Amino acid sequence: MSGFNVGTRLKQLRQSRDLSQRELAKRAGVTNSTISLIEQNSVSPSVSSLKKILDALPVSISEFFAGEELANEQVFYRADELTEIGDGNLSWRLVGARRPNRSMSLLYEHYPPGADTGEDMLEHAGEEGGVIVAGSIEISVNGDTQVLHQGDAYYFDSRLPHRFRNVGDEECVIVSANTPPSFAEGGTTQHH
Amino acid sequence: MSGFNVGTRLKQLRQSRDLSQRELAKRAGVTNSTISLIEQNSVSPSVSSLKKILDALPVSISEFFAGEELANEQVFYRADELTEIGDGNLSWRLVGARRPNRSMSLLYEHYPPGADTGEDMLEHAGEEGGVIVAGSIEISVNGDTQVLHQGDAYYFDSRLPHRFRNVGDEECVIVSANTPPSFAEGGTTQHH
DNA sequence: CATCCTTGTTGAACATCCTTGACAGTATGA
DNA sequence: TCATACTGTCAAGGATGTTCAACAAGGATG
Repeated sequence: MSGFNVGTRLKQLRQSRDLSQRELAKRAGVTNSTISLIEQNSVSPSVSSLKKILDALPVSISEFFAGEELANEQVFYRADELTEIGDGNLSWRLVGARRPNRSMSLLYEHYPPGADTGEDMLEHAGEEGGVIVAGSIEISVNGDTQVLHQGDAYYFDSRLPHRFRNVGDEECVIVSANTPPSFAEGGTTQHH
Repeated sequence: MSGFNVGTRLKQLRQSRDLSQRELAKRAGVTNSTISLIEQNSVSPSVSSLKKILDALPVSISEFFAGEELANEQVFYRADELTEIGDGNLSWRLVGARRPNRSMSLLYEHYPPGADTGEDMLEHAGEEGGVIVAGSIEISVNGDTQVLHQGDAYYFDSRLPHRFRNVGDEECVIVSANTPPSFAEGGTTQHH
C-alpha cells in the first residue's frame, strides 16, 4: 500500500538543509502554512505546488519519490532475465553469468546490417551506455536520432524510449553496459 | 523549463496501454472527467489522485516524472567529446561528464605498450567488467594472472586485488564499466 | 435509416487544497 | 521583565481540483 508519506519525506529534506518552513516557502513561492499542512500529511499537495517546493530545495520529483518507493519496493532479479539473448538476427553476448547480486551486465553486441531492436520504443528502469567499437549505428533516444561511428559513445537512462538500428552496410560492434533492469512486465525479456 | 507536461505524458501512457479514459478511471478509482481534465492540462492533479491513476497503469511516480526530467540529459557522445582522464601514461576516456547521479561509469581505455596500473594491487568497492577490443593485456585478479586478447572479457568484484598491465607491443583498447561510478567526484581517483 | 455502445468533453456542484492572518511556544538580548 | 524574532500550528475563506450528469461525435449492429 501506498503509504506514501509525502509529508515526512519533505520534512526530512527540508530539515537536512536547515531551512525553516517559512524560508523554504519563500523560496518556493508558497506560504508557510502550505508546507506545514503538507508535512503533517493534512493535505495531499497538488503536483504544481509540490514541484515549486522541490525546486526550491532543490530535489527532482522523481528523486523525491524514488526514496519513498525504494523503501517498500523490492527489486528482484530473475534468474532467466538475461538468458534470452539474441533472436537469430541480433547477437548479444553477455559477459559472465547473470547473477542476482551483480550490479550490472556487460554485453558484447554484434548488429548485422539491417538489424533493428524494433519499432516499439522500449522503456525500462536502469541506465545503459556503450562505445561503438566498429561500424556505425543509428540510435534513437527519446525522439532524438543520431548515427554514431567508431569511437563514439552513448549513455542514457533506460526509462527513456530507445531503439537501435544498423542502417549501414557493415556489421556494427558495440560494447555496452546496463545497470540492473527492473522486472519487466509480461513475459518477454526486455532488453535494449 | 518547467514545462512539466503531465497531461501529455499521462495520455501517452494511457494510450500505449490501450485504455480509455473511463477504463483507466475505473481502475484508478477516479472519474473519467478527472483524467480528461488532467490530460488537457486544465488542472494540476493532486499527488494522491495522480498516484491512484499511475498505480492503475501501473507506473511509479518517479518513473512518470523521470521521462520529463531526463529529456535534457546528453545522450550521444562523439569520439572527441569523451572526457579524458589519463595520467600521461594511461589513457582513460569517460563516457559522459562526471555526473553524481549515474549508477555506473563507462570507460574507453587505451593502454600503450608497457602501461601498468601499478604494483600495488588495487581494491575498492563495486564491480567492474570489460571487453578487450584491440591488442592484449595481462590482468591479475586475486592472484590469478591471465593474458586476454581481442574479444576476450573480464568481470570481477572490485574488492578483489587487481592489476592491469600491457605486456604486448601494441596498444591495448578496452571498453569497461564500473559500478558504482568511481569517477563520480572530483579529485584524484582510484581505479583499477 | 434507427439503435446502442463507446469515445472524449464540459458546466455546475461539491470537495480539497492553499492563503491570509492570528496564535502560542521558544530563544535571545536589552 | 519586556521586547523582538523566530519557530510551527490552525480557522476561515478564496482558489483550485474532483465529481456528477449531460452532451456530441464516431462506430457497429440490425
